[in-house]
Amino acid sequence: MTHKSQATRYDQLTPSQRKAVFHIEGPLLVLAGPGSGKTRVITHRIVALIDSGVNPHNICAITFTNKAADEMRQRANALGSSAGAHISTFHSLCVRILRRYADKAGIKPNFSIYNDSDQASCMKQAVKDCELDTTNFPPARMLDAVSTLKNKLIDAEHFGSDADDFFSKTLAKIYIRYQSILSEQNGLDFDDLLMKTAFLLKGHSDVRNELGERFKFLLIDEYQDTNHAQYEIAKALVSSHSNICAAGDPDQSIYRWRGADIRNILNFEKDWPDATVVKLEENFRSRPEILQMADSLISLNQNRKQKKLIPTRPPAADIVITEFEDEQEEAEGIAQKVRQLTDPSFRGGKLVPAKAGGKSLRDIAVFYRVNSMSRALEEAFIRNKIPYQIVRGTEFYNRKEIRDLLAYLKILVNPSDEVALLRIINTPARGIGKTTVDRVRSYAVLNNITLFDAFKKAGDIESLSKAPKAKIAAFVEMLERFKKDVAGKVAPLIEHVFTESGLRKSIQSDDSALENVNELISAAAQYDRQAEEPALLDYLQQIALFSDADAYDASSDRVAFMTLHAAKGLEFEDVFIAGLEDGLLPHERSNTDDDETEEERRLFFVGITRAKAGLYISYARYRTVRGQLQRTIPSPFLFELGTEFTESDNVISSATSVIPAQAGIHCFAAGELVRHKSFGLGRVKEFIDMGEDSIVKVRFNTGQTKSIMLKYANLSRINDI
DNA sequence: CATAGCCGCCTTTTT
DNA sequence: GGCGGCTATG
Repeated sequence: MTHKSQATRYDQLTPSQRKAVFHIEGPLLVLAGPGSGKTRVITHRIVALIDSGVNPHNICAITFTNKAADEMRQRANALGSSAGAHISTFHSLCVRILRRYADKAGIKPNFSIYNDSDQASCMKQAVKDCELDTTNFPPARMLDAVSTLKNKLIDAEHFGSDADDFFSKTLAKIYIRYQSILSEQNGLDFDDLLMKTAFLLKGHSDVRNELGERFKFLLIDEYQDTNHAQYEIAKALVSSHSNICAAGDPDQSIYRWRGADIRNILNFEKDWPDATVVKLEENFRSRPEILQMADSLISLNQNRKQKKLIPTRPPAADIVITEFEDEQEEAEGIAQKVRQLTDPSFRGGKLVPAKAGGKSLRDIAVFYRVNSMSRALEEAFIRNKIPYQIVRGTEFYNRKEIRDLLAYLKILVNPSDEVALLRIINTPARGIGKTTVDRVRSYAVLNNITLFDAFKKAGDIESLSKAPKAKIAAFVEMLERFKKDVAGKVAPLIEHVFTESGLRKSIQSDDSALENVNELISAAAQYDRQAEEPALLDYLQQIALFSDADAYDASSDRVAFMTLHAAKGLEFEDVFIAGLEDGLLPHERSNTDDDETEEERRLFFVGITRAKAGLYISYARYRTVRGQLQRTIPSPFLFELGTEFTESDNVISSATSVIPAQAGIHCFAAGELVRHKSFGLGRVKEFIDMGEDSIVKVRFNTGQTKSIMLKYANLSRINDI
């Protein structure tokens, strides 16, 4: 094996990066801005720990997504070798811990992991069991409330005993029932994985010590997005040695709605008073114009620690803000701009090309606030024959045919999984209808056995007639046959179940469904090759934790479409951010308080700082929302990008895209007196003619000089009044 | 018991 | 605009 000398390996690190890498013992906080090489630092740190004699087996690194874990593993191996180090997400780590200490955690190791639609069906049942109306207690809301409680490590019993008002008392009842439904089925939801692990560690000092021995060094990336449960788990894991290294950026905290608590990172130094703090403020990614814009935006957040964005690259950014008529035109405009960037022979389009094309599609991404916005983009890219990928991993596993097939597999591993059983009992149709299922169900309740056991004993159920009994017997027999083949590789088993269950036959005329199943089988084969010891249980628990961002394939030469949330941690040469409209970004549903608005601002900040050189922000005057064409209002964030640019030449630097001026927008000459709605009277210093995107530099009587985009500013000539 | 068709409900972001 | 669930019908 070739081994790079340590000197060359660490040579390229800046002094602060080196400090973060080589500061070995004790608590360490890496406060890292975007593009500062944070992940690289963590990776180097893993290698440095190993170089200094730490056994890789004693290192645990936690990343935000599985994808990030894979990449970190690969990079660490490229630098030296990290074989044996545990690198995974919080959730995957919890699955491993819970499987290992299942009895102490009060669960069975073959648990099913319930995703949100599984959770929804359990919650619905819970609300019904409590004899409550699902209109007054919508399952989705209840799930939200329960999730919040779990993330705060408040279990059903404690919440119930503290509840004093009607709503809390009712919620407590629902929470308790929901938890018992889950445990009857040996199922854990995403939040349970964290909560159960946190409680396990809290209640068992032996487990804590054992894991403290195992993981002598803990590294956590994206620490700003950890929730309370994760925080407690981290604290417990390092309680015996305090070798915790947390890295993150408070300005990139975008998961508050999911329980992420920004205080975890802000209070790190209080939690570990002897912590070393390393700031990484240099940015190696973006052109300075982009950083200036990002900084101007994020500076408006009140609840924030001041941090610099120090550019290291020379200026040469291409920044454009464009208005489009509607989302179709926006998508078309983006597609054409992509052609300009990538195809040297392309000269068409509404936008004037910045420079000759020739860039790779893989270096370009389009971000948006909500998934539904991908549709118009897809259509435009198909029209323009531009290859793209939609980064949405969970979508695949949510397809009906995939979920049906996986439900068969889940039953084999965990027969108590009622959600899975009910899904497949009559899929494909085998004559076991609702009436039959209800009868078996009452039998199960009456005899206090699982639904699956009741099906096994269907012969004894008096309310069932001969025909359904025979059909049930055939179904149970089929599952028993499958069970014999459970051990070993997963892909052949899936193939077998697909055929024998009758699923293949039932979807044989649906090409896309068949294709999806084939994809599932090849992905499973991939798992079989990679896993040390392929096992169905492990496979199912792994794919349950598959995330949207995990679907991103950096190696394929296609433009990536993704939500702003999924963009975290990535970087691209050219970035498009679509739909900068009030109500979309910031989203209308996050307008209840200032904290939420600040989070939306951070989300935009994350999007902007993904761009290395090209940043194309756009909005549409009209957008179809839920089938309704609506007039839009430009996002207030658009006004926040340039206000700090008063002394620079342009708000829009190197802007090459010019939209034809709209009727009604007129030119201003230097020296003219103008009035602005909020800034009052001023005198025009300069007019930068960019058609509809024209900018007026005005020195106001307040003494401030502002660059204002004409189309946003309600600017009037003083003699017009 | 299966199927089609209709109605009403939700609809931000996701491990 | 999309899906789950309910109902009417075969």
